[in-house]
Amino acid sequence: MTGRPKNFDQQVALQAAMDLFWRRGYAATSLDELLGVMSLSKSSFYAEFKSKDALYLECLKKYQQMIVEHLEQVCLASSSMREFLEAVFEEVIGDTHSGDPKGCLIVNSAVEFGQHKSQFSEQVRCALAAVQAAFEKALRVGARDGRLASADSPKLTAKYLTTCISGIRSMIKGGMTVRDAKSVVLKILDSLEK
Amino acid sequence: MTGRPKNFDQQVALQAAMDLFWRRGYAATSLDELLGVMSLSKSSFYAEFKSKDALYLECLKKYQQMIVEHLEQVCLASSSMREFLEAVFEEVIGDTHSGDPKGCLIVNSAVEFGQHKSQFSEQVRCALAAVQAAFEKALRVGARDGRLASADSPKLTAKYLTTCISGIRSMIKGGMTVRDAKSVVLKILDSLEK
DNA sequence: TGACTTCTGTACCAAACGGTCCAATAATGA
DNA sequence: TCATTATTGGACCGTTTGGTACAGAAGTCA
Repeated sequence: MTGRPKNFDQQVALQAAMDLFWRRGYAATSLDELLGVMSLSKSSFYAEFKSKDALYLECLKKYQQMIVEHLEQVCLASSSMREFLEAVFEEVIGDTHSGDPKGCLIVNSAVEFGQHKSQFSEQVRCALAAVQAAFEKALRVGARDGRLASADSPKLTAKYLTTCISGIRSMIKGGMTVRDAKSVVLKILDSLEK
Repeated sequence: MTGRPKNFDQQVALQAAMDLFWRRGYAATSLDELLGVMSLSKSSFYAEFKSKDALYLECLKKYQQMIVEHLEQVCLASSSMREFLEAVFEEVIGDTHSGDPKGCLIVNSAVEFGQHKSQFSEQVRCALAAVQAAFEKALRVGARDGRLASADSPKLTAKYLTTCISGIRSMIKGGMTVRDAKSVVLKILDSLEK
């Protein structure tokens, strides 16, 4: 009744695919490369994930979930708003240390598809909104605890933050140095504290 | 001795190609699509521009030159720093009005190629530096004229500005609304004035 | 006219693309 | 053992990819 069990972890394979898409983008990633990093045969691939498109959508969703959860986690682990934001930006900057920075999968997708690839761009808008909401939530918690002094509403600050992070991630992908990134981050942090 | 003259303008064709790359990205743009918008036969194309890669490089260079010149022009036409920056950001936001925002070709390229496509990413770094330098120059002029009151150095402010613009352009490509974009822009402008 | 150059269109190329299908094999539970 | 389910790998599909080669028409100048 049960048959032979799968000998691959669907989530592990998904993660591997996500990493590759993350680095190379959708169009520049071939199916063969995907099969390679996923350690899957073509047949198994199409049995599990139905197409390259469907797989990419799954990766986007997984990434969104991953990043939102992670954000909440970092927020809880921080004892001040500044500490939270510094931790977040430190991870962003950490992307420079690899020779080939990955950026943010959501931003990468936003740039790659724009608004003309309906199925993907909708998911991108959703993901961007989710991340922004996560920041907003963190900011509200921070405000309640008196850990943040900002004249702006959490909503606006969250929009501003996601925009800045999207910018830095893109600049780093474009070759910005660690030094420069750090100085800009400081400027951003300062711009938040009135 | 002279032979039949070309009946296409190289710069016009280049501009058309640039527009397409700008919207769709490098990988997602096929040669046939390019030939279409350039109104060129395959043979003429390869005679004039030697390959898709070479053409893209030319487009990047043209874009860089275009944007730097434009920036200088807007700077000269502005009577205050705030006016200059408002004009710049207004153009950025104007990108939302088309159904399919194009973003910034340099940022798009930065995100698409990262640091692993050597020939392109070098040109991208160069272009980013050029834009940043253009902003820095404008800021220095502004500072000399007393048109800008900022505690930060022009260099840092220029880095910050290019990062912010890169962020907004990406967010707009990802579906950010005009309203949201405007509010973030205001926040950015305010963060510059002390 | 004739030399020269560029034009257009088409045929062709090998390679890669995403995707389907199938046969043989292997692991499980009943 | 037997049915069931997953495994693998390769054959195969039509399409598209970027790029080349060539032939003939057309415009320009001496």
